[in-house]
Amino acid sequence: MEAKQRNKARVILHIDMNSFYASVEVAHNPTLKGKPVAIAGNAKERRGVIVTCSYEARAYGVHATMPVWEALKKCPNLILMEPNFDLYREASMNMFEILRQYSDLVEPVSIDEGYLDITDHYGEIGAVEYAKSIQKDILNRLHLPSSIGIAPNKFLAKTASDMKKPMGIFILRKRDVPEVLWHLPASKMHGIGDKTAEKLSSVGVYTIGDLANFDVKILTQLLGVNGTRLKDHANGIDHRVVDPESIYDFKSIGNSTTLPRDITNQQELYTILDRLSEKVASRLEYKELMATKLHITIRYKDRKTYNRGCTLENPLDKSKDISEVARVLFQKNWDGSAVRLLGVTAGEVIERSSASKQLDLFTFSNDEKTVHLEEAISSLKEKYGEGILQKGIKKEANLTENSFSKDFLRQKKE
DNA sequence: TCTGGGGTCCTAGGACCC
DNA sequence: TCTGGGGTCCTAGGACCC
Repeated sequence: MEAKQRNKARVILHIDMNSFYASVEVAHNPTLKGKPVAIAGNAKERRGVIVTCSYEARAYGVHATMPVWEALKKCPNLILMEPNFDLYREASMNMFEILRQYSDLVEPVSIDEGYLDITDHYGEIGAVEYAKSIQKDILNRLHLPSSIGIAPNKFLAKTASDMKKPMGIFILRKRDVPEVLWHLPASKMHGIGDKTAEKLSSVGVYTIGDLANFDVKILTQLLGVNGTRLKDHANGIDHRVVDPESIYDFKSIGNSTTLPRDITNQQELYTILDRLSEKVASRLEYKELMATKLHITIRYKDRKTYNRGCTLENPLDKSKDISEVARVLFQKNWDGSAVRLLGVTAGEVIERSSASKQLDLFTFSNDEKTVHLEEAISSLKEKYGEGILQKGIKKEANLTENSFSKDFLRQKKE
């Protein structure tokens, strides 16, 4: 272990696209270049907020999450655009395609940022030159600016990419952490939001340096497992690997919308739930997934927000089925007052191929079920071995709810 | 003018089983 | 006899990020 670490320290890059949506719009329409551009959801409606904006707009004091009316007050000649996600997704795919030419270990984090492990790739020219050529390549081929952080781990790389924007490259070594990070307020650290910063200041931790040197027991009492993690990060320690597969494990798919006005009419609300369910269903369909849980979100006029959900008997992906469950959940939980936002989320999604296996088991008669179960079980045994059978079954065919299958398994075990 | 929409991870408490 | 402890699943909700 020790020898291995001495051999070669990891070199991780974090690539962060600068004001991505706005930059893509400018790349797509060069006449926008040099102008204050902002992307706003519901740009024309009363609750529109700025999603992102160009650096020219930022110069006027416009920033993300600012209400549109306020942005227009600060910058009357602001060019407002509705988001064009198809365009952004395409640019994102092209960007990650370029990254993959520089390393096979690419982990997309969101539409506009990702990690690269270049340990085995930068070779003779060195990590910095390697990063520079990536940055140039993206700019030349896609006309999109980016910032890159270079570090021995993900946390430091992410922190570094934030240090120089736009078109920056910043190296953050572990040994630089005390000098570069420790004087900063703890709230500047990735992973520390308002609530955590408040908790930390209640025990006298104000800077990243305070955190780095604070008693880990007290931190754990205060923040749970996150306490150790944050303290490690403050000391420049982070062992997470760059995982190219992580984008494939989807956990949930949801759709929500703030209503153009507060609505109390049940029929209208149902119509909106149906529309949201349709969108969720079509995204499930596209990704060949099915939901095993369903949640709805209700936000009232006073902004109080409730999530209510249930575990589904059988996985669902059809719009009609989803909206049926959504309506039931809504009816069970709505207090009858004016609603500001509605959401529908498919949770614990599984691949359709494994879901159909499961459905098959339940649609046959009992005799046939036995045969199918036996088939399923023998293939699972092959895959997982005898000892892990029960777990394997759960994971693969999700049979836990069915007492018949439990009894069956018990018999099988004897 | 009043504050979007898409996610992930963690925790806590109750139900249930052995 | 009058009460333990461990484990898992489920739901709700908080915190955080982009």
